[in-house]
Amino acid sequence: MSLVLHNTLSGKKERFEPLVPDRVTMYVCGPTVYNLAHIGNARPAVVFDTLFRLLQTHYGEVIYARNITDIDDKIITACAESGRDMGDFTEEFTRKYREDMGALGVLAPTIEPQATHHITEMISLTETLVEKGHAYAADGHVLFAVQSMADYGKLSHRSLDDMLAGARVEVADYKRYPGDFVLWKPSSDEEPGWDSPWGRGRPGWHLECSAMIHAHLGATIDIHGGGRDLIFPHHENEIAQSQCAHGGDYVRYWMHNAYLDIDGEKMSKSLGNFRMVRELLSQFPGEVLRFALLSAHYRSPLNFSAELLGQARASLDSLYTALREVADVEVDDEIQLAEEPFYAALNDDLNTPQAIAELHALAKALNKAAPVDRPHLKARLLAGADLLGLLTADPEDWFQQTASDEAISAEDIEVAIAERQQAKADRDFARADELRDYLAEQGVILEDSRDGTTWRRS
RNA sequence: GGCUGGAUGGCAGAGUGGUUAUGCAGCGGACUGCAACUCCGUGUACGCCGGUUCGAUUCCGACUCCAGCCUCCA
Repeated sequence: MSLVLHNTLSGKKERFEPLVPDRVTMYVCGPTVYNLAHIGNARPAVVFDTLFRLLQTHYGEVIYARNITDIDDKIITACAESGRDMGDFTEEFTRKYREDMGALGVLAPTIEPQATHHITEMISLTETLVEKGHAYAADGHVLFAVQSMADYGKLSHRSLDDMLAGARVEVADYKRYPGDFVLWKPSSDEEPGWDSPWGRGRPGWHLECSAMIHAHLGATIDIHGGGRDLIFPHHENEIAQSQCAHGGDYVRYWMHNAYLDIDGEKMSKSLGNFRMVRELLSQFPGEVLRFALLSAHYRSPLNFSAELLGQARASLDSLYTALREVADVEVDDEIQLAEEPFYAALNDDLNTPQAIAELHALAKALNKAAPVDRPHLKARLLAGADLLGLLTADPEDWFQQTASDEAISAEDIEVAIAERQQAKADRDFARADELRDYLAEQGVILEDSRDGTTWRRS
């Protein structure tokens, strides 16, 4: 089955073919480590993690790089406010980012290059651009001359004239042309910096990704992903740097995820509605957050709300219920991915909502299945869920987990259930109902079956 | 102003030139000591106005509204 991906460059879905057979290179813009990750940061991580999983079913070798930007003016500012050592500061947020993404079921990328480990490559890339006449030094800065590149703007589908028409920022006087952007900038004595041919300074943001991609993945990579907002200027400028320095195509497929809103509004500082992953994880299992993020197509805006999370949890509950009923069934591993509807959905530009719908169809089939059909249906459901990074928990654990410290303990629940069993045996249904109601108040739902009573937290 | 992309049932959210998306919520029923789970049934949604067509939510055009980007924000 062939994979189709939407390419921002053409604005269309295209059949994906890697440059080198059976080997894929993918790079996604990772975090700038000056703060905790918010749920918007998590969207590209989860989306491209899902793509990573899908690519691995197609190709023998998938090299996925996601960078850590650990030198940046936002970091310098935030770190100065905290009065901490910058290395400690960025290391802490790097670690927390990895923890948070891990809780969302995001696999570790193949490579996680850090910007500060690639300063040498950034300087040499800048030198190459100066030598080739695409960049110039001015006033301690080195700037990329966008007019030196014929097709600058091809990713964002803009001409230089279009960009200048809307310019609303004052142009620094060291720029030859208003659209030129910084490759290297000077650092004051208090600011972190590295020695370079243009004096002590630090890299511009766009330069980092170009240099790290070239260092780890080569001059041309297959897929480059990130949020929509990065199309311009970040990715446009990466193209300019890399293409002018190394020639050829920089990236063959550009992919961009849409933003998410919070309760129908843009997530912004002024509204104070930033939702941190870490805070959400204290209230919801990571899988619920992941499910919510995948419940919309990655190129569509997603409205993130309490209601969405409630629906995500309820949907996951229904899938886990189906699995719990077949907990003892051995899976039959003979899966033909190519024939699976969920696989077709994912191969169509990562249509995760459709894939989730197919999971529900499998769960329903499993609920109704004759015993002889269960091993295969269970295997199919798990295979689909695995591609989405879902249904990773033991079903029984899933229903018994709780994030709250005050919640009734599993031991106490078992005691109450045992007492209720006795009451039922004595046909004292009033007492049995009393115990059911008591547990319900504690957020525990009982489910009687032939094999006894199971429970779950609501 | 320029460039993108959107507008689908109570909510979330796929998709399609004429047949059920799916999930959550709701309603009716079966099952159950009562429940829960599950199963069965149930909702004539596709922004507005034109056009093409035997037929458009689905193609074309205008309009209205919304979002993102326009120099470092996922």
